[in-house]
Amino acid sequence: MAETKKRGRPRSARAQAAILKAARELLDEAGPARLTIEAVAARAAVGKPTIYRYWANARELAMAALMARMPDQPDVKASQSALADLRTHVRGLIARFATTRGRQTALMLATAERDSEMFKAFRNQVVMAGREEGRAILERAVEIGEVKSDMPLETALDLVYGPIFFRLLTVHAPLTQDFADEVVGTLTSGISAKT
Amino acid sequence: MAETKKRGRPRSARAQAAILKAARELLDEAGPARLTIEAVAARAAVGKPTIYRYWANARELAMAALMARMPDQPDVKASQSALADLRTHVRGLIARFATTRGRQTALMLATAERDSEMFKAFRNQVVMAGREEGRAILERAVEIGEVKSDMPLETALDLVYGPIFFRLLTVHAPLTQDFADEVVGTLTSGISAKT
DNA sequence: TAAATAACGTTACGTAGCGTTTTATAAATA
DNA sequence: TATTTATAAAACGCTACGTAACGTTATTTA
Repeated sequence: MAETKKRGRPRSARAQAAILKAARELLDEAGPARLTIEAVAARAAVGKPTIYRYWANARELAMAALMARMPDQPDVKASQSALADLRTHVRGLIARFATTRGRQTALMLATAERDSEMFKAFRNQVVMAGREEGRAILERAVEIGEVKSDMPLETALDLVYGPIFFRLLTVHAPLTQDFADEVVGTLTSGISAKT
Repeated sequence: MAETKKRGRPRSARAQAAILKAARELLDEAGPARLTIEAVAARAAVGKPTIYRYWANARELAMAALMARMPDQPDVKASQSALADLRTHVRGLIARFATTRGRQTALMLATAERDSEMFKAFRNQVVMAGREEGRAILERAVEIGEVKSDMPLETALDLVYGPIFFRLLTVHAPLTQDFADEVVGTLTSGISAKT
């Protein structure tokens, strides 16, 4: 709404698209460190002020480019076992994040201004959106009685997502599909020996 | 060993100490972004080349300063229940990391050159050292039969440490002592409803 | 059709910080 | 004393920042 037509020359959709394209390319070729406003402007054949009209600084632009690069995760179809669905979900998650882009994502999360709108948008779209699907799967698991009803949902979700990002950060061990199975398996049955 | 006395003017221990002190202060006052070589040199009343003699760039210096700031975690005394010890351990971990320094640590991990010696040293001292204690606790838990012997140890450790860093990164929920209890509790008993 | 408006690309600017080099001086050994 | 090394200070060239001014172009309004 608020359809008031603005006077004056409208913003060029072409320019914005060229900026984002150049940003994505630089992200792939050179990494976030070399995603400078000047490099983007040069590659996109666009003036620096035009970039600043859309984004406040290079990091916001990098986030926008990264968001555009993150494919939506395909929904997991509900099967008989919600826990099996969870495993499928985590496998997909790892497939998406065990990449250069995944590391760049973790980097963005760590370096962004924690209270900026951009940070929240980025976090919500790139990380928390997937987490919502995880939540839906776990809620269904409770419904069909596959999972305890007194499970602390938020914590359980962190137990699923945390290890992935931990390995992303520390690179102390590889982020493989087997790891997905182990995470879900361990979380499912617990580590206690008590029968 | 190798006691050959070096010729020439020896390196000034005072200068190095002043550099580290200034770096620590700037880290506290202004954050890692403002820890520039020039600012440190000015505050420490030291020439820039003197800093470069010890550290390759500002990030390495920041890591060194952060490492010096991270107190060693006090060992958890073994009690009757290794799982109770694990809870104590995680509580201590959260107490140490739910701080500005914790966030700065995550930031360093994310932004460092992944294969630099400094990164490995930092990761090992700041993150993995604590993890070794967690490993010892879990191994003991297996020994005394409190935990399944087929538990995948590395994964279980990631399930403990991952969620903490995840909340550090995404700040979607607070990092409280209660969270420590929930993490250990959920991991211990699992989420499966099967009795 | 003309005027007003706003985004455009270009150019230039001052600032910050980088990492390096130069200089003269200070502190140690041979 | 001569040599060697580290020091503080200063200046260097460089990259990138973010902003401002310019004339141009596209669009809406009168």
